Amino acid sequence: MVKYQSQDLDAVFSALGDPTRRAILARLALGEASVGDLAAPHEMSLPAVSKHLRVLETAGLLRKEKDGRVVRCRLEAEPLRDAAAWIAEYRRFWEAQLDALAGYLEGLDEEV
Amino acid sequence: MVKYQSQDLDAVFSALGDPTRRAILARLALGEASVGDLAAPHEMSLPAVSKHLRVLETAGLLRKEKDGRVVRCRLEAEPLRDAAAWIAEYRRFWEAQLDALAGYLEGLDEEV
DNA sequence: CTAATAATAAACCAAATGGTTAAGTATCAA
DNA sequence: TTGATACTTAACCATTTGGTTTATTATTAG
Repeated sequence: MVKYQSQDLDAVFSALGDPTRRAILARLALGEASVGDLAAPHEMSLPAVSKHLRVLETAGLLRKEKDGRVVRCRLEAEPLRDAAAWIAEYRRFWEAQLDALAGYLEGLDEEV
Repeated sequence: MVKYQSQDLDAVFSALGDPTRRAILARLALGEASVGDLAAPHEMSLPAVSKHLRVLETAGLLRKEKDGRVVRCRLEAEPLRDAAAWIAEYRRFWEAQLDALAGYLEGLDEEV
């Protein structure tokens, strides 16, 4: 059983709470990239991006590998599993709401 | 199609990045609760909890309903759907890692 | 009406966050 | 060896966050 540590979820969810970092992860989902590659699309300084990478790394979502003077970054999606598992606990609540909507729409049908 | 706004995900993921707020959501999953009920298990002042509730409310994860002088709070899980959907994009990455692990363990078996 | 209860608002504070620029460290190329 | 390239570190700054205590505002109970 995978028991997640509360502080891990803190780090993962917090890391995901920033659009720049989500964009970086999305880019990494397409494949490995250097720090420079990851920084390019963003209108901010390289150190700023470097900090975001550090946050992702600390959350366990990114792995760096130094290769000469370029640092290659890989997505490490495994921590997302616990995040997804946590969220999944609440699935029935939003599904219930969808069911209610379906019921409502069905009711409308009958009125036609 | 449910197209999620980046800023909504910001709010939802950020809201989930705090253990007190996740605990509150977990409590709400058990059923409606007043602000006082929600505050009780936490070693912090009522205003502090009130602020957390505000954050959850802003993220769309909580709905308040005033009933006399007590405010009843309900879980509103629907925004978690988009969060889960976002994370799901990365599922194959952690599954790949699990596959690799399985392969490795299989290899070990053969060596016995 | 008065007092207690439930919750929010306001004012404040320390620490964390997200950005900047400038300096420093490896590494590769000429 | 001398630059240029690819980053990271350091120092700084403004804003946000997460907490506090002290009012305030509604509402119910006596």
